[in-house]
Amino acid sequence: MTTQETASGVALWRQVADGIERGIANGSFAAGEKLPGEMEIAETYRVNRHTVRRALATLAERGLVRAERGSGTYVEATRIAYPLRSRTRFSEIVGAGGREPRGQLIDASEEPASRELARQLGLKSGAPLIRIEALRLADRTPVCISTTWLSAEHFPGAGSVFASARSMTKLLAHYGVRDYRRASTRITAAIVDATDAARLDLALGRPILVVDATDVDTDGQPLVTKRSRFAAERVEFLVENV
Amino acid sequence: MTTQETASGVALWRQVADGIERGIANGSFAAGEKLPGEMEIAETYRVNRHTVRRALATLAERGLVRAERGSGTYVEATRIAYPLRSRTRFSEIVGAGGREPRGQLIDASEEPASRELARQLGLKSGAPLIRIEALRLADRTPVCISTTWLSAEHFPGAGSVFASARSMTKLLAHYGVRDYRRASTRITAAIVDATDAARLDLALGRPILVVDATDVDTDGQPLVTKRSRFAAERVEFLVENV
DNA sequence: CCATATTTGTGCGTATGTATG
DNA sequence: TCATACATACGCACAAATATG
Repeated sequence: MTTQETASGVALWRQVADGIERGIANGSFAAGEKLPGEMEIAETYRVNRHTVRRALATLAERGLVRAERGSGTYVEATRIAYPLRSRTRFSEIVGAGGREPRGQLIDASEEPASRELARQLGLKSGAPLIRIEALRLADRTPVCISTTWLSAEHFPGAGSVFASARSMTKLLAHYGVRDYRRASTRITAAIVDATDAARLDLALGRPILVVDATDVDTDGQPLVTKRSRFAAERVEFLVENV
Repeated sequence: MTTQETASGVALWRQVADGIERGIANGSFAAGEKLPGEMEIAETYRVNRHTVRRALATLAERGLVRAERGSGTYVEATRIAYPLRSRTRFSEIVGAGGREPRGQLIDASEEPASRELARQLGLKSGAPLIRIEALRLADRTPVCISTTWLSAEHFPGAGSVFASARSMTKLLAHYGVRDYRRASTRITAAIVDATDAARLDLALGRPILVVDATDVDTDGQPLVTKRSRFAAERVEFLVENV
């Protein structure tokens, strides 16, 4: 049979690899669990076992699965465990997982506060805000896009400060904020839009976790409010109860 | 111009209404925020303002939006606020929002514990478990599908008990469990699969919030562990920090 | 308080596609 | 094929409430 990739334009091993990756991203194959045997996968996709092996090899190379001779192929825990605590710092969380956290400024601009943003920040509607769009990565993997708003009066020139600091914690420290904490966190999910998909290197139609959060200083005064969009397949949020 | 609905078979006002509803479900139009003006919507969809008005009217009838003369049309907050506390009870949370919580047994069966489930429940791998599949609703809206596992030895006949009690709290009370609390919560997101989509009355391709949680008794002994799939567009999780 | 622009709400007329007999 | 009834869609005009400076 001359199956090959003709017609679809995608090699068979690639189709199998994508299918398995989707299963992992979707949670059909849970982290740590065993994948079906190579023969079983070959039957479900109606391909030769060699084709399955090639698919699994590429996944193993990327660290998504790990093959154990005589036992099976296991899904590696790829999701970044993201605890939602009062003290939530991207850099600390990612660093704790043995990955290198990175920040990258996408855009900084000024805009007047909408009623909702003003309420979150304890400002008057229409007050000048600085809006910082940033991409956050763990090693070389994009994790989330954050849109952060802060008062242009209290933090003048915050955009250029972030551009060099590449960290919200360092930015706040630059203005004399020694400590801050998470006051409120709201989690929803949605489908990634085209621009975020490109930035997060995510396929269209994939889910994202949307987190709206406000940070306050030690006196409970609002400092920044933000909306972060996480690639759902790359993180898991952990709620720690008291 | 023979616009009408020819070819597509779907009335224009219906297409506009669906488009706006998607925007709301997706978070493109945030809760409480103002929609674009009727003229602007009419231009983007290239239809008459009356057509837009009809679309908005149907959405207003269903309570998704609210029009204010002279001001604009606003998105009503439709999502159920779901606080993730140590004490998390579906019935209490939904009831607090002024809606009537309902539970409905889909299926109950017995299965041996996988290594992962056994670890969560503090049992031996292969121990007999009862698996309860249930649909939870607020008023008549499906909110989530929960798969709950509990020890078949400690809770014999749990399936039929749940079928009549229709509540996990009442089920546990039936076995003498007076109080319990949430020990761990893990949140991810995915795309709904076909069976869950049908049960949740959700379109294919829509995102779901997946919550893995374990409840323990007052001594910290694991009681039940579950995986719930929430229709993302119908809930928002709130993390309450201490 | 005033003037003006914006936005939703309402009415009427016209044209066209759909359903039925 | 024709006649009729109805829903859909468009265009224009104006009223009423609101926002803004």
